[in-house]
Amino acid sequence: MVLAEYQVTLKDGSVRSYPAGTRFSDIAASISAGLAREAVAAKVNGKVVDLSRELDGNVELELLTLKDPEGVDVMRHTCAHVMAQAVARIFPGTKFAIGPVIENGFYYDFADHVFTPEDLPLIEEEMRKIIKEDYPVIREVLSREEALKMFSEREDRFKVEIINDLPESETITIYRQGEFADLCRGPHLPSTGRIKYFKLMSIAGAYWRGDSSREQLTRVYAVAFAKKSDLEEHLRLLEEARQRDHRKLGKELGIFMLSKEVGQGLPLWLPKGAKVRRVIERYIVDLEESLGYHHVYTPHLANVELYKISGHWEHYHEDMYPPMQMDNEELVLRPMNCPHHMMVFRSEMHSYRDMPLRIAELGTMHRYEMSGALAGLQRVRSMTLNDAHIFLRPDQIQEEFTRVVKLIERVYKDFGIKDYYHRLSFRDPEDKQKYVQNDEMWEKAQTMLKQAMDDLGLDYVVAPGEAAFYGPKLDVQVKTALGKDETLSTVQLDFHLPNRFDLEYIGEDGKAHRPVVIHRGIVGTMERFVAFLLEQYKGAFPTWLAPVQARIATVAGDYVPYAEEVADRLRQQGFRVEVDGRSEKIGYKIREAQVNKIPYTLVVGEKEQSAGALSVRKYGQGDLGSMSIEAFERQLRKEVDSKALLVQP
RNA sequence: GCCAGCGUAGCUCAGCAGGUAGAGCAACUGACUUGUAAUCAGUAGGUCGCAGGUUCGAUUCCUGUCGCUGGCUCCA
Repeated sequence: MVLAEYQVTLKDGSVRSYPAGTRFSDIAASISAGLAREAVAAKVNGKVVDLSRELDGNVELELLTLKDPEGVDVMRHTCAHVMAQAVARIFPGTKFAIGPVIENGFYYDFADHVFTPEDLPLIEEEMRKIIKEDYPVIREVLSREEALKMFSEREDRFKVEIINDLPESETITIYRQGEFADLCRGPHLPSTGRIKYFKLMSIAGAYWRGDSSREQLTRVYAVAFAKKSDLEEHLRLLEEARQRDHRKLGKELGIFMLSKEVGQGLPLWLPKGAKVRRVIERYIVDLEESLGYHHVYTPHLANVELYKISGHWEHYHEDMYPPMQMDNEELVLRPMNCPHHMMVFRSEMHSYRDMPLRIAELGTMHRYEMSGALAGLQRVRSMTLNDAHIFLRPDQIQEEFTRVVKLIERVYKDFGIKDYYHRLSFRDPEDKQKYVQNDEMWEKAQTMLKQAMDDLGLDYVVAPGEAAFYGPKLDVQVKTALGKDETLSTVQLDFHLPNRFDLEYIGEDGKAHRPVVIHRGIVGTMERFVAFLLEQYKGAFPTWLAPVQARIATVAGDYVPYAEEVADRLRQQGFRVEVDGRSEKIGYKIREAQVNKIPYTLVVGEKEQSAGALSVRKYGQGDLGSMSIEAFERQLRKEVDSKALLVQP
């Protein structure tokens, strides 16, 4: 029998022909000895498969090595199997759930064994043995019955569930390495010996299939890289991230504190943190007022009836503190400000000419967040939102939305925030029941948001299922130091609350019409925003925000009166200045000012006093030499006005 | 809320075969009067998160509880 020949188009564009059934590993060998040695997987018509798979048609072929990110991911996946194999050896009876590749590594979820951190080195050691033993990783196709039989016998309840949930058309495969086999669609390295550098990182709980009503498994997280230097670099970055964690910096710099005496998730803003917050609040309130927002004050408590009208009581009461019965009222701590602002709107008649009407507030709210979700200032139970509700005619939505997005861009620029992305959060088309029922509204609004973003020339990702139940939204996402995604700003369309509160305005036609509401937070909550800034600036707030902008350090006690005189003069111009007149050496004072990340350290001694000057040292830049007080004032003023960022040392 | 780990002076940590605790920094006192990232000496500071239990005896072992950390879930 003559075997068919197939055409294989390689990455460089060259075409070779091979007989049907040729393994991709053989093709690699036919190209070069180096490729035969280094290839870890094959990318066939864009799909990554095992090198052991055979040619069955004309294909485009790319042979992947550990220089390719996709090749590294294959290695990570095999490494997950090796970890499972090691666990099976050390802790017999452990059950296996899933072990996918994630950014920088992989995890595997286990059950029926309680892991402790001491287990990790043992598992690593066994993994090294398995890698050294260099088992070929062999793919086997099983029938559904065979697979069910195999995993039922092993009492692997998770694998059995997975198999039962696979569609009929799915080919069921297992991968075998030595005595260990795991249900897996692959692909994998040719053998375990090809795994390079890895490290088991942590243990965590995780629900089976992400469902909190189901069994909780133990997840072991690991990282894996092709090069030792990549692993080391990754660990170094993690350490650096720990150094810029806002909880650590917040404590060191006296920004905020948390204590169980005050209550979980209830932060106290210390004097330095309060100064930063106040500058931000003034900034945003001034900016908003200049853009036609009207700031109001409303109470932190409300009659529970208000939240029954809004619908929050029905949808959100589990996240609210329970009502307090006083006199004839049931009062709750407000979890959001919207209902109060609806009432502000309703306090008088409105004409179509009044719109858009922008009601804003630095609104303090309390939410009963789950204790396990609390984290420093990033996730708290008491927070103040830079909130606003904009009441609009339907024809004004796109224009006003665009205005809000421009405001966000402006603010981010002022704070030097560059690393963020836009997420358009739409409703889940698979589960429309979760949302306010109004198909036409949803389609129109979602299209409009996209259009506005496109017109602004801004990139975005669409996230189906992330919408609020009452309307689609734009979220501005940033990453925390530890790499978690979180929402900093949000702009939400709401077609629901105006109905609940029966809001109306009188249109051009003299008839009553229902307005649309945009909810928006620009700097978000003060808590999360300052946490983010701490991490972004590594604690070195730019001069316009710094709690202490300049510290005057005297060379000796004799110069304290001069230092105080200069400090007073600067304070009268609104600068935040301290004097360090202690009888310490100047080197000591400077070190302390630098550790405290104070933008300017002003050294004064005999020379400065007699010349009416200052020796200026700047954070991250060192000694700038001597300058007159006037020259320094000009520099400071200019820097504050320009909101310039500090240079990191 | 759930799983796991942790909880020692203001801060960072040592104390890992049960015999009532120690360092550095900070604070305070004194000396030094200082020129661009730590002057020297001394003093004070802890019911070892809290509550039970085991033990002649517990910071150390056990149980519970509170808090923190990692992750999951949640996040109008």
